[in-house]
Amino acid sequence: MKRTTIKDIAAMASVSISTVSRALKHHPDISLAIREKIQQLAKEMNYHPNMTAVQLRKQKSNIIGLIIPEAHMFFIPSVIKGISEVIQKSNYKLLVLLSNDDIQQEIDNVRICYENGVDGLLIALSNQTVKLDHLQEMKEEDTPVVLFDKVLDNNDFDEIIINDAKATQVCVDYLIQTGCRRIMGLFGNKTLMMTSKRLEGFNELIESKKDFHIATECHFASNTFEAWSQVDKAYQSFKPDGIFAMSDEILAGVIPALKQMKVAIPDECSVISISDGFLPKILDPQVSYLHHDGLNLGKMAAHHILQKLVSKDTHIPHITLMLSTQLIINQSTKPLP
Amino acid sequence: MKRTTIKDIAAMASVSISTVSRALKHHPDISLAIREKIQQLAKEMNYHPNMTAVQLRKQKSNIIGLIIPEAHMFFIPSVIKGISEVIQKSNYKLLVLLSNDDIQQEIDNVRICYENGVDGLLIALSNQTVKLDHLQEMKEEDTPVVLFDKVLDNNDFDEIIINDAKATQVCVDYLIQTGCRRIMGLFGNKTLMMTSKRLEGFNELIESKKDFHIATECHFASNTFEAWSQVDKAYQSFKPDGIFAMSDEILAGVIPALKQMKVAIPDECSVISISDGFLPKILDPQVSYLHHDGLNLGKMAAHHILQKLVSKDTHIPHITLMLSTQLIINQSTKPLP
DNA sequence: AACGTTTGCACAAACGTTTGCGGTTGATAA
DNA sequence: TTATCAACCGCAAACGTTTGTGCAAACGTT
Repeated sequence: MKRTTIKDIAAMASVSISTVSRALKHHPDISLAIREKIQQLAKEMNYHPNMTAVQLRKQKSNIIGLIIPEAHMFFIPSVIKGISEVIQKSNYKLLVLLSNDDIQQEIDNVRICYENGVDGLLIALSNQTVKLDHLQEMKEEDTPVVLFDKVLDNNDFDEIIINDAKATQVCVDYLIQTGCRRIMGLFGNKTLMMTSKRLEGFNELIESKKDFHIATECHFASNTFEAWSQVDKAYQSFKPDGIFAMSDEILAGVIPALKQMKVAIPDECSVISISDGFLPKILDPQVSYLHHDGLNLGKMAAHHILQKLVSKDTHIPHITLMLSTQLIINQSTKPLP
Repeated sequence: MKRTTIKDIAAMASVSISTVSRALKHHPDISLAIREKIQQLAKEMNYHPNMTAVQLRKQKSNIIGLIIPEAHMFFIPSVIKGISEVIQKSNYKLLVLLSNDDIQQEIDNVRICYENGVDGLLIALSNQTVKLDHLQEMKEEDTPVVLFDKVLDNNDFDEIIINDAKATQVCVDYLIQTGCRRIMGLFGNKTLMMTSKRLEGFNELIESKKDFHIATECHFASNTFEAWSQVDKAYQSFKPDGIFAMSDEILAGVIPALKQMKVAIPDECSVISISDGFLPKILDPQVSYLHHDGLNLGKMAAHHILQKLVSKDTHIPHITLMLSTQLIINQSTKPLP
């Protein structure tokens, strides 16, 4: 069965299609009588607009592109939820593309968004991405682009992130304050800017606290199980008394590793993490963490892009929005002296 | 800057737009000379097709709608990954809508998919959904619809699921075989068909094993922390020696609850779960589970809908695809005698 | 009664493609 | 020479909307 179009209604009501179009959106040019008749008819005939045609005519899709490097269980779901929540409320739709941490796929995805006429683009970069040429095209057409979570330094796009260095320092500082002197930093994929920022923060803090003579060792793991084995190895040589996990994915490897080796947490080794907040609650013991709120980040990113969508004041210089965070202390660390 | 269209190229090359259109897709009607010239020109002018126009003209969007009840960290990410993987490879795109377990939002989402001319629809139902009238419209236009994970009984849509009753029985049977005689069943949201199927399976098995005189108690929890407190309560009265958790989300509450009460696993109480497989590995002790593979489910669902998309043999009666599963034994249960 | 002003609707172009058909070449065969 | 036939390309309609403009009738004003 073919869908009914505005044209069918027009024929049925013996009016022109323009009249139907206007009547359906309560245009005052059309008499009340006809307006109601057409509305009625539209219902009866089960009419629903063809958005593709509307898009073409209006040159606007009400679609936001969302490109993420991967769909895994940490952080991303919260972000998607946050984004989706505000996007859907605002009558926009989400075209979701995964780039699988592959630069070529990311480029392709941007192209797909472009070709499908998205009104805006939200993107978390792949860990292979080192420049943003593929986003210029969007920019040149004044399609708002907002980077979130996984970003790059020195670009001229808006970005929503946290202060990575500071977040790390808050965590590590807490370890130091509670007596840790042999601290292991466990980070994510080396190629991520997020990783280097957090690593920098780590080193900076250690440097500033050199009076405490902290011994450190930093490692990188690109997934939970790599983190797990890194902890295993570190425990056979370095023997940390405190571990900083840069993310949930890392944390998920740290705790099981320690438990398997029967290391007492926090007595023999404290653990602290940057986290979305769920995992720390279900691990044993519950983990202290700096709360990096994915839901909120998603909402912020969405709000921001919607705002850019309405205020087409083309050239406000780009803005970097730093989300606030909060330190939550649980049993995986000792109390402050 | 305006995007270059086929028309611009036509003007530039002094040919008609139809020639450009054909040249760009290597149509043999166009001489090689012109074809190459136009391809070249298209590159130089940075031409990219306007998919909206193509959609309108071809009456095909290459978009698959994906509607899910919620974006949380369990199961869904794997499914999305699986779906996305095969969808993207096949040159389709994913319009993702969340219904937040709200029937009205689900209906709205289906409408959005319809209006945007998706070529197919993948949907996991909200827990409020009790009938599928809102999907009929799609069906009547021969738009393939595939239900997955969260489905309904007695419908005439294709569905990709696991054998819930059987899966449950495998788990519970293992508990019984390893000596458990006081078994607590902890299930998800009562309104889900998945829940009732698993509950049925549970009861059926217990009934069939009545010679063993198994004491049981079943509870329902709609999230991790409800599950947690259910276990707390149960342990003050029923005192199970085996717990079956119907999902990762439930399991995430069970283990911490037991650990907090210092219950020895599996000595005092065994734990088994239906799971996607990640969580059981990072909990302490590692949990035995029936592997319900989200990634695979996603792939299957996507493959199936793509296949329906090509073979437009309209009326094959609907099919229910049961995914295979596998029991993985870890330390949260005792070994078989 | 002549004029301007609303009111209410239809016409047609436009958005960027695809595609059936028809027409113009030049070459080949009869 | 004429008929035949590829080879090659353009015309125009179509997909379903939105929207600027035009036009007729009805109304109100002197």
